[in-house]
Formats: sequence, structure tokens, C-alpha cells
Amino acid sequence: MEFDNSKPIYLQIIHNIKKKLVRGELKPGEKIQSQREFAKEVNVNPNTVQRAYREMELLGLVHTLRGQGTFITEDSQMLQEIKSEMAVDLIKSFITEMQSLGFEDEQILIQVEKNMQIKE
Amino acid sequence: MEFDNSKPIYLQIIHNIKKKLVRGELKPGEKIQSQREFAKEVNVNPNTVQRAYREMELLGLVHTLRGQGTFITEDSQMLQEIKSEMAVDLIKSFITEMQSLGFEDEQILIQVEKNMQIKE
Amino acid sequence: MEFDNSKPIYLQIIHNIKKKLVRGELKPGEKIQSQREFAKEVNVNPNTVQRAYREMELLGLVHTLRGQGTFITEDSQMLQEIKSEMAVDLIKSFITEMQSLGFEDEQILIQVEKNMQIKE
Amino acid sequence: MEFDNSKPIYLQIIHNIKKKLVRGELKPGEKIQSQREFAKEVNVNPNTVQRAYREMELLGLVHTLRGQGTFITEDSQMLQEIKSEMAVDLIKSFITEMQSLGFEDEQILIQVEKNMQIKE
DNA sequence: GTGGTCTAGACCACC
DNA sequence: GTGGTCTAGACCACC
Repeated sequence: MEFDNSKPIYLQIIHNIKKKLVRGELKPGEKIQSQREFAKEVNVNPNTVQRAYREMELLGLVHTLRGQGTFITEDSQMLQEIKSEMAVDLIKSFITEMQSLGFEDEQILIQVEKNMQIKE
Repeated sequence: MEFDNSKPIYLQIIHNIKKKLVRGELKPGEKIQSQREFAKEVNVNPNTVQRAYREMELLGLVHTLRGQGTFITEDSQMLQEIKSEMAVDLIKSFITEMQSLGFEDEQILIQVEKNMQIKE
Repeated sequence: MEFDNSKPIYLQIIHNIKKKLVRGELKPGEKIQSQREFAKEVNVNPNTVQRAYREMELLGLVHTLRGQGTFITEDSQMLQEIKSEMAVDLIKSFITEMQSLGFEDEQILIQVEKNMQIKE
Repeated sequence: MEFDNSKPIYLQIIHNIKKKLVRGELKPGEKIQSQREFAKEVNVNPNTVQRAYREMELLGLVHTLRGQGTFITEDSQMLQEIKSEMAVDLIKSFITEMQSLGFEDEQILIQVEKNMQIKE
């Protein structure tokens, strides 16, 4: 059994920014907060924020211009991929969890659909 | 933004036992590990395990016989309810997450289905 | 034969607060003492007080706002129920005790009434 | 607030024997268990039992014949008094408790009566 | 050996 | 300051 399932903070930061991207709250080419601003806002050590920004740079998600700041990539295909990736991750772990409760694929679909109708 | 999304250990214990129940790894009426055994196995303080057991008692999930141990409830309806509950929780948070990525209900179903086929 | 009939402290705390509620010394919605204050006042470990408070929370007797304190429920029906419950408990154990002394129901009523008149 | 409402063991012993007397489980003149037997049976220190027996002797409840044992008094009036006393104690504390919940004498009688009918 | 209660005290999140 | 979680460990009752 596993205790303490919290993800490292720098990964949580990346995840969050990806989400904002996918939802259009951040647009291609847009300048994002400076590392210092960000660190202060979420009350986290600046080194942690730096790691998150560096990692996103490596992923091609943002690019940094010295002395000017950090900007969202303009590569729209990349943005599409992020959306798919995040969705696939969610779906996979959802299916795995449901199967571990003993649900077959067909039942899973039925249950999901039923839950959507309930909400209407 | 939220950092540290790890659930309390006692809740994780409860969640784990529920899962075993739903999957039939624990049967109605069966004796489960003593608090001390369990604590040693998962390397957690006995008091933490006790809190989990007590909470499960209040939920009607188990019953405790002093000096004899803790036993899974024989109430099969309760076991059914746990399965539904856990499924509904999973489904709801899955749907919410997908919607927050910008997916409509219909798309969600399609994506889930597609992912199931990929796995075949 | 049973020796040591003292109830656990946390139950005594709950019982006491219920009593204050029923008697109107605590009002619906009212903030009650913080766990630490209470613990200091009655000279008991804060964890014991916390257990009492948590149990009351589960009973729906109080609700807790993180960082703000613990408040009596506003549910007036619940308060009514507590009064009935406590009365019924008292009456039942009183009747049982009297019967174990060999009194019939009718005699019990007569004796109770007589004792009330004596006090006048 | 008071914590730990357990009565001293020797008083509990006396109370228990009184109860048996009142209920006719012990008869006037009857020999009761030796202090040693009693102590062993209820797993209590012999000194505690001795104190209980001595106190009952002072109350005139029993008399001890050296080398023969301890005997219930033959004084039947005394037995009557014990019954009344115990009943009055129960009744008084019952009434006090009910009043402290906010019940008037009349309501108390009604509630007691109602509870008796429920049991039928 | 089983669970039940309690203390002492640390550390955390939220206000 | 508020409550929430967790550890370490004592002592108890019942089996």
C-alpha cells in the first residue's frame, strides 16, 4: 500500500499551466508571469518555480527570452498534442481505476453515460 | 493553486479496504487484520490504523468484537452501495476533469470508447 | 460484577455539551470554545477534546470551520431529537433499575409521584 | 465539569449485595461468601472486600461470627428500609437529571408512563 | 492477543 | 489563532 500520493510541486505547476493552455486561458505567444511573481503568488520557493519553467522549456511548451520573460509557444500543433495527452492520461487512469473495481469496459461506458444524464 | 494533494493516511486505508471489498478480496463476515498487524505491515502508527477502523465502524463497513478482532459487515446491500459510491465518485471527478479540459459530454464518451479499443 | 463504571472522557464531554444544548445554555449557530481552550479549562488532553468534537461533528451536532472554530448546528429539529433521546435514555435505565429492585411499573409511577410531592 | 464518575469499588460491592437482598437473591440469615472467596471471584484485592464487609457490618446489614462466616441480618424491617432507600436514591437522581434537561414534574410522569406503554 | 482510551507533543493548513 | 493529522507510548478491559 502506498501512502502520500502527492506529486512534486514542480510537476503540479506544469500540470496547471498545461490546463490553462488547453482551456484557452493562456494563448500562444502570450507572456506568462515571471518566475518571481509566480513564486510569490503561489507561495513556493523560487527554485521550484524555476525547475518547472526549465522543464516546460525542454518540453517546448514555452520559450524564454533573456531579460524579457517567458512566453507560451506559438506552435499550435503542440497545444493540440497537450490536450490529447492530458485527456488520454485522464482516461487511462480512469479506466484502470474502474476496472480495478470490477467493471467491464461496456459497463464503464454505460455508467459514464448514465452519470451525464443525471446531471442534465 | 493547491499543493500537497495527498489524502490523510487513515482515509487512504479506508479507501484501500473498500477497494478490496468491492473486488471480492475481502468477503462479508471475514476477519481482517488486527490493528497492530496492519500498522506493522504498512509501517504506520497503530493509532492511525485505529482511526481508520473506527471510522469504518461508524460507516457500518465493519464491526468490532472486543478482544476478538474486526470483521467485515455481512450486510451485502452495504457492499453493493460501496461499489456504486466508489464508481460514482470516480466517474464524477473524471467528467469534471475532462470538462475542465474543454471536452463536451459527447466527446468524452467517444474518447473513452476509443481508448478502450486501442487497448484491444 | 463490573467495576469501574466511569464513561470515557470524550463521551462525558459530548454528554455535557448535549445537556447544555438541551437546557438552552448553548444556542443554535453559537460558537463553542476552541478545542484548546476547552482542553485547558477541563484539564484534559487536547486530543481527547478533539475526539469529542469530531464525534459531535459526525452526529451532526456541530459543524467545524477550519481556522474559525466549532459551531452548534442550526438544525432545530436535531436539537429537539437530542432532548428526546436523552430523556428516553434516562427513563429507560431508570425503569430498568427500579424493576431490578422488584418494583412493578405501577409502583414505580406511584413512587415517583410521591417523591415529587415530598419535595413540594 | 467532572471526569471519572466511578464509585469506589467497596461501595459498588455494597450496592450489589444490597440489590441482591432487595431482590430476594439473598435471604435473611443466609451465609454469604467468605471474603476470600468473594475477592477471588470478582478479582479484587481482599482488603477491598474486607472494607465492604466491615462497612455493611456497621450498617447492620450483616453480622460476622468469628470462624463461621458472615450472615445477612434477620432484621426484616432493615431489609424493607434498604429497598426504600435504594428506590428513593434512584428516583431522586432521576428526577434531578430530568429536571436538568428542562422537564417539569408533570412532563416527567407523562414521559415515564409513555415509555412503559411502549414496552408493552 | 484483541481493541479502547488517553496523554504528550510535533507539524501542517487555513485564517 | 483555529482545527487536522500523525507519532510514540502508556495503561486498561476483555478474551
